[in-house]
Amino acid sequence: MKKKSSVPTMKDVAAEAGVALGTVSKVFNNIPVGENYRIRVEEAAKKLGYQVNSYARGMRTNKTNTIAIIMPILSHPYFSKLTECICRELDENGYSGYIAITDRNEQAETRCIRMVSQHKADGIIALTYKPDLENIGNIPFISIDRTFSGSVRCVSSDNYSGGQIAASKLIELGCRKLLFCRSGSEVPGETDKRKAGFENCCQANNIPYNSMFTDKTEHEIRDVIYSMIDSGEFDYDGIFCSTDKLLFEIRCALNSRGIRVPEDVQMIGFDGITDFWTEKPICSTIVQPVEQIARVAVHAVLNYDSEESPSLICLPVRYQAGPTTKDGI
Amino acid sequence: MKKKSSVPTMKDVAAEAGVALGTVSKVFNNIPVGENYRIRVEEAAKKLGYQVNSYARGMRTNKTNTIAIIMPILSHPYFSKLTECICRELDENGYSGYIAITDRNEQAETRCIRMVSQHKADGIIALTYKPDLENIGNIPFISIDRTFSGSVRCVSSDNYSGGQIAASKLIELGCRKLLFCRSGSEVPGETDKRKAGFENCCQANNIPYNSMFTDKTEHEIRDVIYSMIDSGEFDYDGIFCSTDKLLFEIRCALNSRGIRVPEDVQMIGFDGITDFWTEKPICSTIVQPVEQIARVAVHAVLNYDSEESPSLICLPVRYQAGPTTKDGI
DNA sequence: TTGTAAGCGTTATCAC
DNA sequence: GTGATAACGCTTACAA
Repeated sequence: MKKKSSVPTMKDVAAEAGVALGTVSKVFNNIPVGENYRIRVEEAAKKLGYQVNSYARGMRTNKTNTIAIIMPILSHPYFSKLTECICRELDENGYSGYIAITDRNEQAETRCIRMVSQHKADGIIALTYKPDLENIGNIPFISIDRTFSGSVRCVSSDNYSGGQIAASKLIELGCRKLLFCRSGSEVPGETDKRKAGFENCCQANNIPYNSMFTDKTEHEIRDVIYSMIDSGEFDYDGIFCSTDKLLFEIRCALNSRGIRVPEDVQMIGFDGITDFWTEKPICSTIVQPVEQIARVAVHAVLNYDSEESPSLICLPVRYQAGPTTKDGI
Repeated sequence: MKKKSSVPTMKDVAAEAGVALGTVSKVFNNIPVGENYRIRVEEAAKKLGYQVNSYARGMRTNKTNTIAIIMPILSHPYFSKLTECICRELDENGYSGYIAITDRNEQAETRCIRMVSQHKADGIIALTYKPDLENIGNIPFISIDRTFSGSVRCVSSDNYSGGQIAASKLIELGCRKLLFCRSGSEVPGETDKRKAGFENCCQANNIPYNSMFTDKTEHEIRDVIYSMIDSGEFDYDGIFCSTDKLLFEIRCALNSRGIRVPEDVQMIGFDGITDFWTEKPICSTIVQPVEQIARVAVHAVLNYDSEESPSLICLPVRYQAGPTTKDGI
């Protein structure tokens, strides 16, 4: 027949233990306190099933031990893996994560950022396309894979090197007429760097190349390939695609027209996704260091102030041979 | 030269608008207030960039507009899709979601539940294996796909019907010696129902059947199949597998021994995962209604008290023909 | 070392 | 309809 059947508070613990309120607080904040007091408090807390109310604590300290994660989508192996790694890393640092899915929608991105900043997260890790970054206040914000114009800090793969590596690998494997493909579903910035690195390497090696851009979705792109082939414009022996998924579509289109991969055309993708079923790489690819990106992003957001704040952290990518190049499996 | 360069509070807005603190609160809670007052407040708020501090609000109201999501893993199409759907549904209801990944680890499950309940979420949606459900207090808890002994409410696919449908389909397609396969990586309860439904249908139709269980991981299971075949024990023309992934492994093993699917053996899986690359079903399967599960789970957790609280909500599954049965593509 | 009391930003209760 | 004022549960000087 206490007061209410509500959840216990520090006051209840203090009463149960016969100590002052402040003492209980100290125990839960690891501030030195008499050993006998500490024990009394801990027993009382356990007996009552007390847990600190982190909302009250957050209000007082302006610290919530929560980081917001903003992702465009989750039903894609790269994004889900990345999210999983971020969660694990946060957990290991005693943080938990909010999650918001934007469906690649700008308005949703802005709305999510508002929402989480209102929820007083201690920071934001976001993979976004074109958010409105005004009015965030001074909440630590780390962008993944997307560089913005302002002073927004970013953790990303080394896209430029990835492009270089892809080109040099194709050349090393004997290709002499190269093509770069990207589809329009990605944000300009990053794929441009992949392209730039690719072209840089081609030029340095005096290899002729071409670049292809289409604003079709990856799915519709097959028609573009078909018309290239049918009109005789297709004359390449090496292709670098901006994503593994795009590579898959193009490869299907080529196969439909009797062009063999890797015998006639060798292909390298970007992302490093392994097939869910076989757990093997589906193509030769430039692998993004997902775990490392997650780790560095979490570290960056948790130590936002104490860092010398580099505006861009590029993580090294690596080439992985697969069934779409002649060095592959 | 105000007080601090800190974030604006209701008090600041009240001062800026020249009204009382309580009036500002009313405006932000849609409580009727003089039209001219409302406008003054809204303008002041916009000017200052004010956002309500939901931690302070949460402390006062004991409502945080936050639901915790607990998942074993995210790098699996079913779990990531489910999580995505839950997030979308929460968002549409004005809630945001905490996320915790347990890595299928019991201790992590318990720890996560503690953590989120400490973070004062308004409820929990969890897909767990064997959590310690003590001391959660009275926080609304919805389990997905896992039925527990206690009064834990659960939203799940109709696993029993799924098993029946699979068996009846195989029989309809001409199979006369059936096999049920499950691997040990899943929790007992649910796959048992799939098995029970399957066996029930076999018995009703007087079709001989067998059931196979192995505590090997899905990956190691191929060896089990090999030894069955090599010792002559394998004599079936229809197999129902407890997951699509398991089906894939077994199918690979059969193929390696020259047994053709679906010509020699027809197979039906469970989950309804579509291949990321082709976006097509990889096998004939019993499809789980992912979106619906998410929607119902969110609805159940948000209306926890107002419901008549059924302890188990089973959602209908459906058969989808794929390349592993003779009616398939 | 321990206890006391003043807030943190909101909401809710009342007089006005 | 409006505006003081008392909580909410906790941290943190500061006083004992």
